[in-house]
Amino acid sequence: MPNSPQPVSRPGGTQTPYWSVLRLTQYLALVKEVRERDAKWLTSKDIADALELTSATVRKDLTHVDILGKTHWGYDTEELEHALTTALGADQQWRVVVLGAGNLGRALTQHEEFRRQGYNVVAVFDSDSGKVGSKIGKTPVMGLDVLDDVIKKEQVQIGIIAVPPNAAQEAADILTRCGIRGLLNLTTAHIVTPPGISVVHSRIMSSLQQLSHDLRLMRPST
Amino acid sequence: MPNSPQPVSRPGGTQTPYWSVLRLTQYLALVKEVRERDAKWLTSKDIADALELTSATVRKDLTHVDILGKTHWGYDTEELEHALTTALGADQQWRVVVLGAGNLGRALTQHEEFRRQGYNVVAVFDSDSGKVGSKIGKTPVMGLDVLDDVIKKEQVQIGIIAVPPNAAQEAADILTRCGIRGLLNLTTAHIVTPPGISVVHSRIMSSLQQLSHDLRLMRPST
DNA sequence: TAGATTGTTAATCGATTAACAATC
DNA sequence: TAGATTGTTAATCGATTAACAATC
Repeated sequence: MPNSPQPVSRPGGTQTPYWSVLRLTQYLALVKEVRERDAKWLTSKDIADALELTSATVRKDLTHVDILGKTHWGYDTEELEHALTTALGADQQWRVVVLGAGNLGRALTQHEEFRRQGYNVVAVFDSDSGKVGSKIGKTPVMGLDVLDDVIKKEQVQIGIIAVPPNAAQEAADILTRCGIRGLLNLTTAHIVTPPGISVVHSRIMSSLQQLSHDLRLMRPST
Repeated sequence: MPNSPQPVSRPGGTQTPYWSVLRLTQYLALVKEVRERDAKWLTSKDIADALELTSATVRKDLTHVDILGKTHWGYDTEELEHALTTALGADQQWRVVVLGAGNLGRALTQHEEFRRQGYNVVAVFDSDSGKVGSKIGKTPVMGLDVLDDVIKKEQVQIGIIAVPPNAAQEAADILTRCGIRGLLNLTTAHIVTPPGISVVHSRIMSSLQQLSHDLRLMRPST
């Protein structure tokens, strides 16, 4: 669910299935949480019960991660957190640009959680010259004319697309031309990219529509 | 993917598979877009090509929707938009509350797209009494003590969870106690609900981690 | 030790896709 | 008409789960 969760185009080499990667992110959130409560061990069944999965699914997913469980004990939570963090690339700092200084773009730019986890928004870009030059928190809003420079100079690896839907494909084109190979699409639009570019879709509007679809099927009062 | 897309617990009666519903939302976004360009017909192949699917998948998905295609022509775009809108419950107004007046909660509350599509945030709730009484745009921030009243009085159907992860489950519990049966979870935490409650997860942090997972696997310069 | 848990194989399940008769 | 496209069935594919030997 991706909202996404969601469908992703991943470059050829990838072994770990899409669903497994999605669940690894949940395992990481869980292990962080239980470690705050000083839990030292976590079995595949513990994880499965917490996330409404089967223990077989958890164990299979963890074969994609550099961790070995211990009979009778399960997984050492410290090791597990480290292994998951590494597998997800969350053990390094990432530099991110946001395209679109609307409400969503501004919110993500200021979202503390991102920075805490190592995803640093270095700049926001907008085509509205009235916004260019201003700041969102400490992050500058810039014009698209300097996008290429900033990406190259700051070695930005990830682009977040938070523009209106009809501008999404163009935003993706610009970013890929600048050498970005990881895109997070927050718009309802589908975007197409050349091979070797990873795109993850996270569409909140789509999620709301999924919800209203489900609600519609429910009996009015049951 | 969804964020993702993502895994959902749906009440028993539902026929349409999760992935199909997710794709229906994409079809709707697409048909709206092409209708702006005055396209009158859309074949399953047109849709498939635009969204990187096969035409068989599209036709099968559309069997869940009240629409009939026409040999040689495909689907009437006006009818298709109407049928998809109805299937997704997007033909009515929905009332929504947001829990958590942080950056994300504030952004969603102001997100014009939501209101345009019929999802109306009637109030934001926060446990921080410093925020209670203020407004986000035109939407009031209220204390959790009046949540139940507001939900009942305004007949709110959907709750958006935008609190810190460690408060997510509690937020879900409160909302379900108030009679809400559709939850959109924006936190990294997993939340568990009783049967008959529909939960959709849209986890942007998770999507970023999926991206960094993929990027990690790429050759540094290829 | 006995019993619990792992890692992995094989079986099951469900979703995607190919194929095609019916249609216009 | 010929050919393109639908709706649907059957085949394929891939992901989940059950089962179990190995382990401690």
